[in-house]
Amino acid sequence: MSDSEDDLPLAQRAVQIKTTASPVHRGSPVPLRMSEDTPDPSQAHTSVYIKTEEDSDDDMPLAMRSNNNAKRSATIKSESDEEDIPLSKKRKKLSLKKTKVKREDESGLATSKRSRAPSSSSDEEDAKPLSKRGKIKKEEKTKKTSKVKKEENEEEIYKWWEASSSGDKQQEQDETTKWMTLQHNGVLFPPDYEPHGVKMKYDGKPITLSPEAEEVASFFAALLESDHAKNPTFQKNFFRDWKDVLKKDPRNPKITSFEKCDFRPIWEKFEKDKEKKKQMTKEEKLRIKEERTKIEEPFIHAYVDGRKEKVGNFRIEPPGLFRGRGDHPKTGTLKQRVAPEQVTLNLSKDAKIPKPPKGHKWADVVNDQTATWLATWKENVNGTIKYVFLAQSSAWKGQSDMQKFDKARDLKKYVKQIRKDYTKELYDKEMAKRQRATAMYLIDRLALRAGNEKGDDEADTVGCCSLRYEHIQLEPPHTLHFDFLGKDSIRYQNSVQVETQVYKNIKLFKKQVGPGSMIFDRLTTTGLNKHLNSCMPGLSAKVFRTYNASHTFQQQLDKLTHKDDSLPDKMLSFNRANRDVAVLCNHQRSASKSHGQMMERLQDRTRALKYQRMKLRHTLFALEPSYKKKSPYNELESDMDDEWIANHETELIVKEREKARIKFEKQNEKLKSEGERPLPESHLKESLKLVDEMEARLIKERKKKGVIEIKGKATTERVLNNIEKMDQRIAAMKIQATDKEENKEIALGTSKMNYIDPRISFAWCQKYDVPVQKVFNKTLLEKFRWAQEVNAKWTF
DNA sequence: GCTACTACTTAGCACCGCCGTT
DNA sequence: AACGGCGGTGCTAAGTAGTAGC
Repeated sequence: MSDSEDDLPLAQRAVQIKTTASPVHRGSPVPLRMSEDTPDPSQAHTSVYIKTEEDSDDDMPLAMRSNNNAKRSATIKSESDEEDIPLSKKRKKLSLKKTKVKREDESGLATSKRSRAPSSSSDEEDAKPLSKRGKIKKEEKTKKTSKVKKEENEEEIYKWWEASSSGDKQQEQDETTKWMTLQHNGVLFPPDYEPHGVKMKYDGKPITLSPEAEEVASFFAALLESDHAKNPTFQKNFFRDWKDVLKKDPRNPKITSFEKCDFRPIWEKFEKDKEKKKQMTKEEKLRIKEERTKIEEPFIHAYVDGRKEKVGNFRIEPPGLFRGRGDHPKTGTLKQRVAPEQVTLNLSKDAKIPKPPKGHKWADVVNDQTATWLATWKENVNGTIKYVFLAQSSAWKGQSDMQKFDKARDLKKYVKQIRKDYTKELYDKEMAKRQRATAMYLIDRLALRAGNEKGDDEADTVGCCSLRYEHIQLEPPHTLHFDFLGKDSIRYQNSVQVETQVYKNIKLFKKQVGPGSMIFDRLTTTGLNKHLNSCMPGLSAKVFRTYNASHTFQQQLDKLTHKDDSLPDKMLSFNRANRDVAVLCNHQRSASKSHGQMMERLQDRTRALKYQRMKLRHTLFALEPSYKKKSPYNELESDMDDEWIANHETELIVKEREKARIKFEKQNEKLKSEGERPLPESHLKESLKLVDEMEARLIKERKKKGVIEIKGKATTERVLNNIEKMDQRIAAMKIQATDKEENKEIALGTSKMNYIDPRISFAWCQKYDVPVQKVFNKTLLEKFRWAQEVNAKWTF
C-alpha cells in the first residue's frame, strides 16, 4: 500500500497529533518536559492548528489523532449525523421466551438439550462431553456422524434480545431484580501446596524451609528473571511478608538479609519442570488436560432461572505475590490463600448448597436477587472484594453490554445540547461550574476517563478530574500538552489545540492551585456525574468514551470502505478504523522486539512473490509477445533491481541443491530401513545436474532480459490466470505488512471488546459481504451474539 | 457532605496451544 | 519432528460509579 493519499488540505486535518511515538512503561517517571514559559518547540510544532469550522465540529473527538496518518483522522464534518436514526426509546422488558438454536460450536462439547438444574445434573451429563473430548480425531473421521449428533445436541440458547415485552410475567418485577432462581456448584479452590524440597541458599549454604516458607520463596523464585524480581518495592514487600512466614516455624533458619538469599536453585527446578512438561507425549498431555476438565466440569455452568449459563472465573485465585502495575506501593506483597471460610456464595433459597471442601464451611450463603455474582471473597493485599461472575457470553453480560451501547447511542441525541451548555459554562463566574465545564470538554473531546481520586497505597495514576498541575503544560496561544500516567500506569501523551476559553481556564486553574495540586480542585467525579445525569438520564463520564469510540469507528469505517475493494482492502479499512479508536482511547502496547525482523521477512516474501510474477510475465511474453506492451504486464517491479534478482536466484539455487541432497538422503534412509539397497551416488548427481541446468537457464535469462524458455504446458490462458493469482497474493501480503506496521504500538483488542458497538461491525459485514469470522474471533462472536442479526443499514 | 463499601466494566500481561516453517 | 511466532485465552489488576453508612 503506497501511502500517497496525502491529499487532504491541512485545514481539514485533525487538529492535533500525537507527539511521541515511543510507548511508555509502567513506573517510568513522567518527565516534566518543559516549564510553562518555555515551551519545548520540538513538542509543539507537531501540531498544526488552523482555526476553521472544524473546530466547532460537533462530532469528531479532538483526540482523533494518529501518529503516522493524521490524514486519516481528518474528518469532514456533518451536522447531518444529528438527524439520523430515530432512537427507539422502548427498552424491551426481558422475558423468558426461549428459542431453539443450533449450536455453532464445533468442538463437540455441545451438551444434552435438556436444560436441567445442576442439582439433578452431574455425572451422567457431565461425563459425556468429557469422553468426547479425547477423541477429536476420531470425530473428524466420522464427520457425518458427528453432524447428526450435533443436531441431536441442539441446544437452547436464550435469545433474550428477541424476547418480546409481553412475555412471561416472571421477570416483570423491578429492574433491580436480576434473577428468580440461581443455582451453581460454587467455586473451585486451588490444590494444596506440595513441597518440592529443593533447597535454596542463604549466605551460600543450602537451607531447609517449612512447606509454607518454601511456597512463598518459590513464588519469588518463579519470577526471578522477570522485572518484578528486580523491582525494589517488590523485593521489599515480598521479603517482609516472607520473613513473617518464616517466623511461624521455629525450625526455619534465621533470615535477615535479602541480599544473601539465592533463589536460583528453585528457579532452576522450575525451568527443568517446564522442560519436562514440554517433553511430555501427546497422550500424557491429553490425560492431564482431561483430568483438569473433569475437575472443572461441575463449575463450568450455572443455572439462571433454569437457563444454563457459562460461569466466568469459578476458580478461587491462588496465593502468590501481588503483581501491582506501575509504581504500586504494595507490589510484591503476599497474597494469601483463600479459605472457604472467607467465601460467600449467592444462590436461590431453595437451591442445593454446594459442599465446601472437607472440614470447611462457607463464610455465608446469601440469596441476593439484586446481584449477579455467584461467589465473593475479600482479598488481603488491598482489601478489595473479588467476585465470581458469569462469562462474557452470558445473558447478563450481553444485556448490560447492549444497554451500555444503547445509552452511548442515546447520547448522540443529547450531545449537541450538552456541548452547547458546557461551552457556555466555560465562562461561568462560578469557578466550580467553570471547572466542571472544562472537565466535560476534555472528557468529551479527548475521551479521558473520569479520574476518581486514589489513595496513597495505590499507584499514582490520574484521569480527568484528578489531573494535577504538572500533567498539563500550556503553550500559547492555545495548545495543551498532556503527559500523565492513566489507568494501568499507561502514559498518556497528547498535544491538543483547544478552545481559547478552555486554554484560559486551565491556565487560571493551574495558577490558583499551584504545583502538585489537582487542577480541578472544586470538582469530584461524583459531582460531575451528578450533573451529567441531569443532562441525560443515566449519563456518566464513561459514556462519552463509549460514544466517542463507537461514533469514530462508524465514521471512519464508512469513510474508508468502498464497495469494490478486495477483501484484504476491506479488512485493512476495518482495522484502520479500529486503530483510530484504539489511538483515541490510548490503548497502547509496546512494539514487540521482533517487529523489525518480522517486517523484513514479510518484505522478503513479497519480493519473492514478485519475482515469481516477473517470471510468469516473461513466460507470457514468450507465448504472446503482444502482452509486452500491455499494462500492467509491462510494468517494472519497483523494489526489485538486478542485484536483488541475482542474489535471490543464487539463494534459490542454493536451496534447490540443499533440497535435492535432503531428498536423496531421505530416500536412502527409507530404503535402508526397508532393508533395500541405497540409491547410488549418481542419482544425487543427476538431481544436482538438473539444478545446475536451472541455474544456467536463470543466468541466461538474466542476461537476455525478459527472454525466457517456455516450459512444459504453459498456455497463455494458464499463465494469465497464474499471474492474476499472484497479483492477489502480492496485494494481500502488502496489505498485511501495512496493517502490521501501523499496528505495532497499538492494541486493538480492548476497543473492539469494550468500546465499539458490535452492531456497527456486523452491519458492515453484511453491507460489504465480509464473513463475520474475519472481524470477530469465536469468543467475541459469542459475546456479541445479541448484535449479530442487525440490518445492514444499521448505524450507530 | 463525606468516606467506605460494593458491584460491575475495562485493561494489560503472561502463558498456551496451534499452525506454518525449517 | 522440532521450532518459533502469534492469536487466543485466562487471569486478575485497576478502573468507574452508585449506594450505604456516618
